[in-house]
Amino acid sequence: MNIHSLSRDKKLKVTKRSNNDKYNRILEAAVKVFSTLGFFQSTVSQIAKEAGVADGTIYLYFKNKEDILGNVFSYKTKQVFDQFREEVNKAERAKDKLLSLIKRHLEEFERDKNLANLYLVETYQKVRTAEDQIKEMSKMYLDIISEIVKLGQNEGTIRTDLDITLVKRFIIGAVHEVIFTWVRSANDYRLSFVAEELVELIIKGIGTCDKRKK
Amino acid sequence: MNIHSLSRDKKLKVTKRSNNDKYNRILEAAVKVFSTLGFFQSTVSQIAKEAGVADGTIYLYFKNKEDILGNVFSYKTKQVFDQFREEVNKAERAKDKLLSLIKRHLEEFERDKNLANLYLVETYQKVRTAEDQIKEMSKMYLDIISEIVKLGQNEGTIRTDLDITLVKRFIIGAVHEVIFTWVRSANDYRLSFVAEELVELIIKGIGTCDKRKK
Amino acid sequence: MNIHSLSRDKKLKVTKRSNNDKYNRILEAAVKVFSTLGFFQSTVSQIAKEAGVADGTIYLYFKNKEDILGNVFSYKTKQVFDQFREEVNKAERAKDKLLSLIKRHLEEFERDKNLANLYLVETYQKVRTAEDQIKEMSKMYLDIISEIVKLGQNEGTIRTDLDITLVKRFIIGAVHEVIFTWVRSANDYRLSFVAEELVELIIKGIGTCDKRKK
Amino acid sequence: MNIHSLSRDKKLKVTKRSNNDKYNRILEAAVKVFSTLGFFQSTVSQIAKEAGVADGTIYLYFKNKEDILGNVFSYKTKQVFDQFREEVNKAERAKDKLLSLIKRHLEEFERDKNLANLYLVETYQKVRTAEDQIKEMSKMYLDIISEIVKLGQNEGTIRTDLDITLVKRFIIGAVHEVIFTWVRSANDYRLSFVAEELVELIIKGIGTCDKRKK
DNA sequence: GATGAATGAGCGTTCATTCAT
DNA sequence: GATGAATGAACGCTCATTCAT
Repeated sequence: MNIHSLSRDKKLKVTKRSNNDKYNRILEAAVKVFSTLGFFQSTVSQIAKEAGVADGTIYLYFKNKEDILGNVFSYKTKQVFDQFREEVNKAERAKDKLLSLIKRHLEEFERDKNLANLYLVETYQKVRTAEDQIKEMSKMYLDIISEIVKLGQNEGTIRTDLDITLVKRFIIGAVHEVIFTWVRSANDYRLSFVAEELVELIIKGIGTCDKRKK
Repeated sequence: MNIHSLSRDKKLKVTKRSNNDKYNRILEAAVKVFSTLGFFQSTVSQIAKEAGVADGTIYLYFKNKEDILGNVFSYKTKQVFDQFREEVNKAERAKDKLLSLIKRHLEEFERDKNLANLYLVETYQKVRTAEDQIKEMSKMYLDIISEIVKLGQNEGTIRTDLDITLVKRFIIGAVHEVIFTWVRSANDYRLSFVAEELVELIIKGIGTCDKRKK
Repeated sequence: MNIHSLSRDKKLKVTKRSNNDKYNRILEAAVKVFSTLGFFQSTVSQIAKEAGVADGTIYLYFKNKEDILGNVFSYKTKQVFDQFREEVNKAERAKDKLLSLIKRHLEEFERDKNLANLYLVETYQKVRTAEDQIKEMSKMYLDIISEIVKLGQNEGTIRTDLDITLVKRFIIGAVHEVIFTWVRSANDYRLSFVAEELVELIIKGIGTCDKRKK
Repeated sequence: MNIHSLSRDKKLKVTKRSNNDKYNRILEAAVKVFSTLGFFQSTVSQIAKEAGVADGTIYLYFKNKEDILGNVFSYKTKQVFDQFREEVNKAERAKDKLLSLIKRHLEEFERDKNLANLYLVETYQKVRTAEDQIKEMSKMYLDIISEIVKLGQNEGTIRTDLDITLVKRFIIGAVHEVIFTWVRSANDYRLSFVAEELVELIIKGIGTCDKRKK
């Protein structure tokens, strides 16, 4: 269980339960603050206040401001992503696996809107530490999709004339945008309820039956 | 043809030919710098240096740092988006219109990678000025998609059992992600060449023919 | 006893003994720098250096540059003015009260030449924060004079055919100018020693006994 | 007739009537702007706009910003002060001379409120160029008072037991404060009408007849 | 002479980070 | 470990002054 892997290099300063609690409070606060203001407009002081600790305390648990963001991704967000694989394994058929993946994805992000927002915002940002973490998670996600697509092709349920790379972007893009819209909206609908229709769109497309006669 | 509409309110200090050139040089420099570092990590000084002008000169053309970004969108990016509608009008059938739209979109962003990057980065950012501009452009884009979908439904080429809002997100998300991947890649392939396959995916989905028997 | 009342609104960040010292050091430094260069030509850096603190430290105790000046008046200068009333109360007769007031005024300003200078300079300046503070103190001073004059009129020692407003200006103007001259001079004489002669001038005027025969 | 004596050192750039007009327009504009905002908060651009000339034009007539202020005093304000002596000469007796002086002083400053304000503000400021000019004018004024007092002493109308330096400050301070009050008020009364009562105060003081029995 | 666009030094202010307590 | 006052580098922005036209 890797806790603050980034700040570890220097000294493993924090090990006790009670401190772990403080570590988590800071992380939670950071998610909230970062997601509201964005990384650059957020202040270490704000995070400290939100977490109920002194400014200086932050630096006992994190190397610097960037490291906080890094830990949010390597620890908090990663937890979420790690579950995706398990979830996918439970299903048998490609389509069901895809549905499981997306549904779980939407459910998790629905559960923590701040984290969802932060993930999206920072995905497109230029903060070195976070970038690497995100790339890693993104890659994991894309790999799962790859496997599902290949499985579907073997099943005969997914077309074989596809550029896998494109398909991956096609799916992940649609999912991201659906989440993004929800995050920036009034949230008066259940994000996860969209999963089925979205998967259907991905599988069938928007065209009608007779489209291939064209 | 309205140039630098945002900075005009206060005093239209600079209007002569030669100056328009300087206005554009700053804008171009800003696209480059902002897209490389992001808005908050970019420095007015960097933009000035990149544009080959003094720091103070920036403020003859723009109200402040945010205004530069605002102008990039209201002037430079908007130009691009304005062409989309024309392009779409040229085609007759829904599918062709969609192809035109996306192809043109990819072509334009391929032409100016920095602008493409900046657009994506700032779409997910929290910079007030830019946010409003982007929402406006985004809305225009979504409206075009709406029209295309409705046309297709009338033609009988697009399914009528669709949640239009979801479809719009589905399409725009896929396009964005494809562009994003290209921007962050080595760019050793032609972005616009992906258009046809992407549109096919959107229309037909990833499933095989017999999928509806399921 | 309210210390630094102005900067308190936001956050009372600093309250401990040791810090109060720093607050006062900055205030003292500000009086010196402001009085030497005037508000606008003074630099926050100069004040910081004079106080022996870092630039940023200033902002732990004051909201901004103007707030420093505001505090000089609301705290430091006000202390001085507050004593005037007490002093006046000790005397019985109008003339003695006037002498007490002016003597104390000169003594206090003689004690801190920088503060005296600053008060005079900023009285005629346009710095919002200071303006209000000064008006308040000025009003208090004028009120005291009013009371003294009325008392004298009841005693029969002060003429009743006077425009009180004019009298107030007449007195305060004379006092200010006397102080101003001393401040800008080599200070080789005792300012407070002038008090008696000045009061005599105010009471008797410059004319000779037989003047009213004219 | 010394025009812009300060900027003359470099090159006597301006000599034609038409330019003299421009010189005056700038001076007039400067009085207005400086008196409203104070020297340091005024902008050369503001003065140029107020005068209806280009920013650069200012520097054809004045060496720099300070020089504008210097010229306001050496040329415009000096004109006013020069008349005082003539005015005083017309009267015979000391008291009448004093009345003439103060009345004319109030009349002139009443005529140009901006100039009055500027004079007072800058008297207490630290702008080198202006300081010297003002000292010069101030000295002239004080000399006139000296002469009047001595004359009065010879006439037997003014007390001989006076410290002349103090008397001068006593008079000039009262006059300044009366003007200052008017400048900062709504100006709904005639400043010059105060002259007689003020002179009476200076001569007789605020005490009653029987005061010397005390 | 007149213009006003261009310059860049200089200042107020913020905030990540440190360190004495 | 925890604190939060202190630090000072860095940045956005202003404006007096210059100079090509």
